[in-house]
Amino acid sequence: MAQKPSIPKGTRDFNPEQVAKRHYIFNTIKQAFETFGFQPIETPSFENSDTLMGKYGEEGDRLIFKILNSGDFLGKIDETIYSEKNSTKLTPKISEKALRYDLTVPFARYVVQHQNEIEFPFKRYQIQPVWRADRPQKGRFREFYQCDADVVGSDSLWQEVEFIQLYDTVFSALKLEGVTIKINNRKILSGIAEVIGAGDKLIDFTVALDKLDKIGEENVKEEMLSKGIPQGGIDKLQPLFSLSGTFNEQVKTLKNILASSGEGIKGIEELVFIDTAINALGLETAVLELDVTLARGLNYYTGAIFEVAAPITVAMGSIGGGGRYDDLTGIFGLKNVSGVGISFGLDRIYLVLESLGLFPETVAKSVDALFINFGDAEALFSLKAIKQLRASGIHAELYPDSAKMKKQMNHANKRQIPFVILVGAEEMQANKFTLKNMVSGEQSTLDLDALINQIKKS
RNA sequence: GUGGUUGUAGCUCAGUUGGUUAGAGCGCCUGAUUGUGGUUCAGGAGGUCGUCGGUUCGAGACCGAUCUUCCACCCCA
Repeated sequence: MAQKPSIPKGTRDFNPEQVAKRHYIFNTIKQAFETFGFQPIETPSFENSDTLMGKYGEEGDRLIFKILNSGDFLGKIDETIYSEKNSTKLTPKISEKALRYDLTVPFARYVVQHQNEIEFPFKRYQIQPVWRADRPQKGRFREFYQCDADVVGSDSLWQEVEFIQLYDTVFSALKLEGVTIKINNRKILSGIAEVIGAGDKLIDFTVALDKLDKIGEENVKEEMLSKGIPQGGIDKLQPLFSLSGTFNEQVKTLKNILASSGEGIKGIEELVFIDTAINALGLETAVLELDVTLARGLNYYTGAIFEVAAPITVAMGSIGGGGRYDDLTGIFGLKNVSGVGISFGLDRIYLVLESLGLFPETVAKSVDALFINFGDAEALFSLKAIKQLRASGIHAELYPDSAKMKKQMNHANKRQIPFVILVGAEEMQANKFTLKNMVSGEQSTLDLDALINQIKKS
């Protein structure tokens, strides 16, 4: 015997029930995407390394799964490079392909590559797995699904408004209440950085600011100081740390801080536009919240930044994120095409729904009716009936072996099949079917039409 | 990538300062019941204690490595 088989760290098998639940989420998201006018595309699970490397920052490069070249990939390596043992230098020589890290960069590549076939603005959605060589934790896997919807080729802020509605639509359809859609704007962040004299340290500044609710004001200030942001600038941030209140109150404070920054003011205007529109349109269950500390996400966001927080009752990281990126396709040579999009983290949404018990009971149903097998003659007779049941949309099957009754009944019970149909010699003779309701235990003998009606009725 | 944590039957877990043949509940299989599952009763199967190595007369327990789980960083869905 070989050793016990296993799967790689951070990956999972899914049993039928789990797949049913995942499909429930997929289908809900997919339906919402389509009613909002998005069209699906798919891209390869692996791309050329050039396409991915360098797009997610240094940290991102580390987390990209590289695919080893085929053949004698070491034989062709220059001796000096090989003997240096420098992984960063050697990697591109032995790996020219990599698993996709997200869906946005492959989409940007797709847009550039197919720019002449695409009718802009192009609204696409994409539901596919992505891979990250991260250390797994709860809600953090090395293989997981992203469900992305993006629009390219339109600067309009109405897109942002629609994406907020899309989030609201999906989470309402999933009956997941208490979701918070946090919004911020990169222009505000870079405006603040400019005002405090850290214009060249935008990333360090935002990364530190993003940790406010986690590590506290003092630690944030400390981190900023250590990154070389002047004390005088940090003092100017004071009103930011105590920022609270409604959307409008926060906006008022921000206007004071950003009075001297044209870009910052522009960011505020964008936020106000979006908030005003959402207020006029209304949201079903989600809440839109301004969060100036929201800076997470990819470095390429240029305007709006979104992040969706699960209800506070469940300890889970963000279950979605997105934003506006004015120059995404620029890295692939196509200038002046603006994009904006959002992503749903399927695997985390699953965990949230599971912990709140929000999956409908019906998702895991297998078949409606199982025919007990009494022997070849009865089986053939049953299959004729099964053909009719299936034609009328009933999920029906025959137990394949004429095993003991107890075994067959037990099988139906364990699979939670609601109806069992018994056709023995007597029934065959009378052209009738004995229908047993496995929940109530009730039994009745019916002809085929009555049988179909009875099952369909339930 | 850094630091910590976890692993015993299919599942959830006991297992004393290192000491005979490693236990329980649930689940599973068989029978009571050859055309009736879920309840009940009787019986049964199932573990090289994550893996490899070390210490010891003796290791599930101690030490090391490795894999895995979860957690905190980093980062992120």
